[in-house]
Amino acid sequence: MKIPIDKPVLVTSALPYVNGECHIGHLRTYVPADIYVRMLRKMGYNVRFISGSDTHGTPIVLSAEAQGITPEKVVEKYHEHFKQVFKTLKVDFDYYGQTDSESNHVRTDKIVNKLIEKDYVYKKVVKQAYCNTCGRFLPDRYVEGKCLHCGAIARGDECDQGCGKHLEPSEIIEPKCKICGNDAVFKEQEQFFFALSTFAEFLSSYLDKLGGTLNARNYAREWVKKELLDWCITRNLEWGVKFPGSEDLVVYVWVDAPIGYISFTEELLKGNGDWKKYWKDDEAAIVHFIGTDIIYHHCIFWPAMLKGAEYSLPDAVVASGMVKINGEKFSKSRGNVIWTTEFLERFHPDTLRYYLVAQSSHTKELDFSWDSYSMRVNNELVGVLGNLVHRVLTFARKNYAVVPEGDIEKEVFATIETRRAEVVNAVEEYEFKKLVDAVMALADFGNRFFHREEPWHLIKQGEEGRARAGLVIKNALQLLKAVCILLEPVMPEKMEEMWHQIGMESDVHSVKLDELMVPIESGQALGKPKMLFKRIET
RNA sequence: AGCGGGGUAGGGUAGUUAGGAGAUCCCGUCGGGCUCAUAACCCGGAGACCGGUGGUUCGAAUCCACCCUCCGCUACCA
Repeated sequence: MKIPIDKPVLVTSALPYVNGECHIGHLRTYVPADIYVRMLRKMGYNVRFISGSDTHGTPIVLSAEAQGITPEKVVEKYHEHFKQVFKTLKVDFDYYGQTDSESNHVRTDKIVNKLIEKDYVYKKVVKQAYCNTCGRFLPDRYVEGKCLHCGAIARGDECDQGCGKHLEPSEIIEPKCKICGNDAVFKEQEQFFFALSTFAEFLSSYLDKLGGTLNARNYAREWVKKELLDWCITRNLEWGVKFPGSEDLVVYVWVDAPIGYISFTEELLKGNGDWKKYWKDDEAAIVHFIGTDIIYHHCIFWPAMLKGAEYSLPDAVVASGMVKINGEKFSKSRGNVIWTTEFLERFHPDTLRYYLVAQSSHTKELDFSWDSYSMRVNNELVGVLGNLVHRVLTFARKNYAVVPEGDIEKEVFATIETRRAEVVNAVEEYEFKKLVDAVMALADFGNRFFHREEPWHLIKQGEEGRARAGLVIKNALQLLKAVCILLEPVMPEKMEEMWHQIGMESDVHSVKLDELMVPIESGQALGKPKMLFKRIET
């Protein structure tokens, strides 16, 4: 999606649910979002980048009980953990909030009230599992029993091990509480529903215009084509945002979580009303980065809610594929998981950022393996990129110490221009693999250029040869400069290092794409070549 | 069961939206080169009936039909 250059952009990244540590699956969303933002800024856009911790819901309450602490404590612990991870990984949010903030309570209350006022919310009595031992109502996933149809063990609202039929919760026989293992009973209970079904037509035309990745639209369309069911938006919990006018109900976590996008914008722009440009007046482009697992919530539920409460709608939803490990699904219980902090204790964050986008295209599933990771690092980062920087700099330092005299060849500028166009194109398509492939092709060209021109021979051929070798070096340095600018969004730390090695003094993070065509200055002192990437020995 | 996404050389992967020359790239493999460089880098070769069958077309990996096969999803789970 091409956004007009003068339009402000709000990029959001899905809210991590803070009841556990960050694993590399999470990063498939945050890292590309950060790359996207950095690249948009290089292209000249005015961008705000926000996210925050999703703090409510039953799992956090249970987690707190299990640890004998308050939900606040659980939230605080993992909230800080995620902030730290993002800092280390250079996922650089303008604002990272959390959904239990005062402003999110207020904003949620306003939105829900608006929905009530406009008659999109109604009361209904439902049968719900209740555990006498725990003394609480049980969400579907915490109820287990036998399937009405085939007698197999059924969980929640589905007979997942037997006939696969969808079950009404009350159709489960001999329900048990999964938390304590004791018998549960079904009780009648008054809940509130959001009339999602009335938005079917709106959603259908909305999805036709929605930007972002195809997987998000297609998946959402399927739901709209089928029958949309109204959504129960209240829960019997203490922890959460109180449902207006009720003492014992909170809103369902998927109501107040996305509203966080709005309240974080408010918090970022502190009270001056500027948030309305983004969420009320349609003056900005809103781009959501999410994982494919929450497409439903972002492409169906969320737009309907915004529409109902009269807010601006997202312009694009970018959904990344899930991460697998060695061909297997992520599973904390089976230990098939890679924790981000453990990974970062051993390897540089930039190599992980690179791998996550280089390994597979954004919407497809990414199968992590240590083999493919070390192969990419060794062959591409060390062999192609690191080696190019090192060979050019070593040669240049030894023979010139500064950037030599000479003009940039047409061929070099033309190649840079071609790759720049590919990169911009990739950004607009949300294809981050194409982005790194294009830049690496530029580095590849650098190696071929350097080899073809043989400066190590030229340098031995008198004054004229020395001048020609200098020209080659200057051109090679120009290519390095270009690679550096284009790859900074992917590997911000390493490219900053490289930037200084080639003698640049400006801030590579804020340098714009226009700099690509500015010749590197002759006479500029070159830094000491230091290996950018280390080989991974396997 | 329905729906969604895949099946392309030994492994991985691009290309399929808008059908066109010898089907991309990486690893591995074989041969050669270079020696500035982190045993890196450069050049060349071998290796694919693009899951199957049938169809549309001057022309299909790309479009259509049917089939085989793998994976995921089906609402409160990144």
